[in-house]
Amino acid sequence: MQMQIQNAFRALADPTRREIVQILASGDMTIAQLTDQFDMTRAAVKKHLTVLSDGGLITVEARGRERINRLEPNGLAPILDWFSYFDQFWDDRLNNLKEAIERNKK
Amino acid sequence: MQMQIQNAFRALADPTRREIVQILASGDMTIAQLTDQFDMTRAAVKKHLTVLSDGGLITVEARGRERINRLEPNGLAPILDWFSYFDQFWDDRLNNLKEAIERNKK
DNA sequence: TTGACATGATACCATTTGGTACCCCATAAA
DNA sequence: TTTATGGGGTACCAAATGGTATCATGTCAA
Repeated sequence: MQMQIQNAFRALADPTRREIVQILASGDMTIAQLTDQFDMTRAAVKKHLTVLSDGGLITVEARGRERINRLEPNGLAPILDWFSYFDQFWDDRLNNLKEAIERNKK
Repeated sequence: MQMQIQNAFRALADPTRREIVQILASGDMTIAQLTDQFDMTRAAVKKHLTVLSDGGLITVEARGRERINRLEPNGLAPILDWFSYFDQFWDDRLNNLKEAIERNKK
């Protein structure tokens, strides 16, 4: 639904949450592990994780007494879909990104 | 600087501002014209435009007593650059989008 | 069982945010 | 010169936001 787009954009609007996303890109982490990376309480990190989850950007897997936070690959889809509305404005850049990725694959 | 990314993401976090961006994609508009498209005061629209300008997503050109608001094509660049960090997660997505664009070009 | 650890949940607080109302200035039009 | 229109700027307000502190719960280990 449309709310998903709003939640996704809102989730990425905060610098701490964007950093969490970047950290999780390099590997799954528990809440405690993530908290070690920031200068704030576990409760604050947990709130950010809830917002990220609402935005569909991460998934959480219960594992014993731990909660494994994992980046959701398809979470960026709604945002990219929204951007696709502006093809005529960022075609060139999109093509450049695509080419860079192609080079990386070789 | 890094602040530009934050301002850009923040600008897109609000649904009204995303709608303004979409409207401006179809043509430049004055503040009064934009206000006609929404159920809010001119002052509120003006605030949104200021945020969009801070985010580098639009430019404003003074023209007589009017202010022409124009979508800035390169404004999305910082956001796309940030996304490029997650190549491994949205490679497929990007490919699909690229293919769709290729089809449209034919 | 007992204790330590990982998390959940809530109350509370300061700041930011989205919005209105209001007044002022510049400019176009009569 | 009036008069109307487009916009800037500020004060103010309610709600959302980001954070802490605190307490409760479940689970692993000795």
